[in-house]
Amino acid sequence: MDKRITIYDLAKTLGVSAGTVSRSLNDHPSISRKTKERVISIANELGYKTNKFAVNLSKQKSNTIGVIVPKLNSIFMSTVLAGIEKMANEAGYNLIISQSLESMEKEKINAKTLYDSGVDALLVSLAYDTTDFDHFAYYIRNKIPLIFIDRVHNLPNCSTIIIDNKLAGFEATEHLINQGCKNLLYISGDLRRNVYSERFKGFKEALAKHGLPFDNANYLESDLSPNSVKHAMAHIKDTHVPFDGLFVANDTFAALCLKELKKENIKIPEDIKVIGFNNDPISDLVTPTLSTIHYPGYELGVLAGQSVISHLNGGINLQPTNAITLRHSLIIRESTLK
Amino acid sequence: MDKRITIYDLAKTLGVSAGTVSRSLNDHPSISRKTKERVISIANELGYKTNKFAVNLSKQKSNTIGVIVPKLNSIFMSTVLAGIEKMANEAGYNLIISQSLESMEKEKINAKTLYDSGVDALLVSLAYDTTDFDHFAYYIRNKIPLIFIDRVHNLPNCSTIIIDNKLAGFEATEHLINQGCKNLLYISGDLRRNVYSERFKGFKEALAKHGLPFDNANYLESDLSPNSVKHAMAHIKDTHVPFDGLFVANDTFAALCLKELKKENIKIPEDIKVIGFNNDPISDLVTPTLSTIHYPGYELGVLAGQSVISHLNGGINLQPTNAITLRHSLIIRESTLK
DNA sequence: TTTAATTATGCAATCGGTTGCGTAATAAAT
DNA sequence: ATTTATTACGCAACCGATTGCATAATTAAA
Repeated sequence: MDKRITIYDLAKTLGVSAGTVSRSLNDHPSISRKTKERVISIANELGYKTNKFAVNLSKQKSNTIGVIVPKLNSIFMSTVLAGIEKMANEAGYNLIISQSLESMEKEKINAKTLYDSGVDALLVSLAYDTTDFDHFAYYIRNKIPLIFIDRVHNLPNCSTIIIDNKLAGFEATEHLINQGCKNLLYISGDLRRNVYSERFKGFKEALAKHGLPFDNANYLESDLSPNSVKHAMAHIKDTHVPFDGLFVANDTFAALCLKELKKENIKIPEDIKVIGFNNDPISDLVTPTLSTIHYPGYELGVLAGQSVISHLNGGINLQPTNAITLRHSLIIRESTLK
Repeated sequence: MDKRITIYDLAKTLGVSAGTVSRSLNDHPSISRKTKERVISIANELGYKTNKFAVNLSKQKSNTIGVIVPKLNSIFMSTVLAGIEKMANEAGYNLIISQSLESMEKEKINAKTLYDSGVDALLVSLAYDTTDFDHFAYYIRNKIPLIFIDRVHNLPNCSTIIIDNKLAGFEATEHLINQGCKNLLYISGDLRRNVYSERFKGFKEALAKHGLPFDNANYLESDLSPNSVKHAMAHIKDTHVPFDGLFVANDTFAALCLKELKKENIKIPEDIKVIGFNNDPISDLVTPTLSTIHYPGYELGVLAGQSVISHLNGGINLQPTNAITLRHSLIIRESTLK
């Protein structure tokens, strides 16, 4: 009763071969219009559904794209994913999404699982602590498109999609300086991740350009989790020369800092000016509103989606060094007013 | 060279049949320990990887779970997804995630696509405007587990996982009343969605219990998008009897309202007390901090994942009316202080 | 040692499409 | 009307597992 209709069923009722049915359904040129129409009409009538499992086996591809992100529940990442999903969906691809939870071990397992389940391509934003990249070797060896997003690593034949984090870091820092800050603190994530190290470079370059000294006190590495805010506060208070400018590696952590600073009766922006990163919705809702760097997450996702799909379809677009850089922008709000 | 090793290759080099190899790899009882070990060791040596496509075709199942959510880029939904993903991943299932973008049409397409690609189960949180449910008929007819999350609908043989929105709405409202509010406004989403209509019921019940009148002015339907804040403000200002308490259907919109109200020089909580919903991170970062209802999104996801997996594994747990209700809690912050 | 009971393996069909190659059917050219 | 192109379709191998059933190998019982 509920048995699925196959091309063989169609072939039998039409008195043609299964091959003809298959080709008709796929609009193959070597089938006459008349036959195609007969096949299609019968297929509709009988409620034929193509069995993807069989197609997959036969074609050795799954029509799915794998994604590994550090965490799903971050507004930035979920925005990126929304962009990817939109493109994938429009192109008829399914998205298998997994999270590394910022652990290289889990990232490895996910990479393997996705490989085994036969994804046609893989999009990755690296975990916090990923140091080696052997788990991507299968993909490269088997020419499965591999694209890094945001938190990237330079591997041969892999595209990367990023913003110019160094420049963004430079601009954020220079903005603080232009607003009169003399002693800045960059609160960073793990420097092994390009996004943080690049921003750090920009930070230092801006200091250098404006003749401001840099020493270790001007840099604080953090895991950017809510629990770490108190470490950051301790660092800020313990430093001999008081900071008057804060460049924080993401808006959420910046917002947390803002809250703590206010608790300590430190005035923003009068005493300390603060700039975040990402332009998360939160940055416009806190008090004072938070200056930040707009990071176009959705566009990033869209571009990543488009890129991977053009890889898959065209096979073109496989330039050896293929790095796409999106435009960021500085957003000035209350937290850095003079 | 790069050709994949199949069970036939293993069979040939071992001098046994493919069936034996298959059974060995799956630890089938009718194979001797010795043979199993030989097979497994050769498999490792040759770098054998099972071809999921073949397994899927043979077993007619995909080891994937489909998910349709309204939007990926909401902190609540991505938190739910994080919970689902964790459970699915631990159980060896892949997650195919798609978003309806709050449109029933896209929800239908997604449901069909996921069905066609052979997901073993489907988790759904309904789009804003979904009114009919035919697109889930395949699933029910073919006994593919279908579970609704958060934004649910009662379909035969489908589980739902929710919180008690009516009670939560009641508690939020009663809290406002206890803090001295006399003229409340409930800013709601579309009442066709259970979450909003249930909260509305709770709202009205609390008013009734405390002898407060209710008329249409006490209720405002909104799409809860940032653009709609001005409508809400207009409603608040145009009403003859000024409101002194606001119950807003989610924290993000509540935060937006907070900001606008402050712009209008309305004091929170002195003039108007505000309570949100969800306990998004943002609710603790705005000024004043926002009272809200804690909605355990991650736990919801975990439970949804567990539930679907136990359906798939045990086949048990298929009670006809299977509604899981999670515990919520009232979180009192500054925005509703006396 | 022979027979019966167990245990281990092989055979071959099956899952449902795709596709290269060969040929029949039709159309065009001579 | 015959030959040559073209077009339309069929055949059958193939993708890589799984699995019911038959049989061979081994062990236990008689």
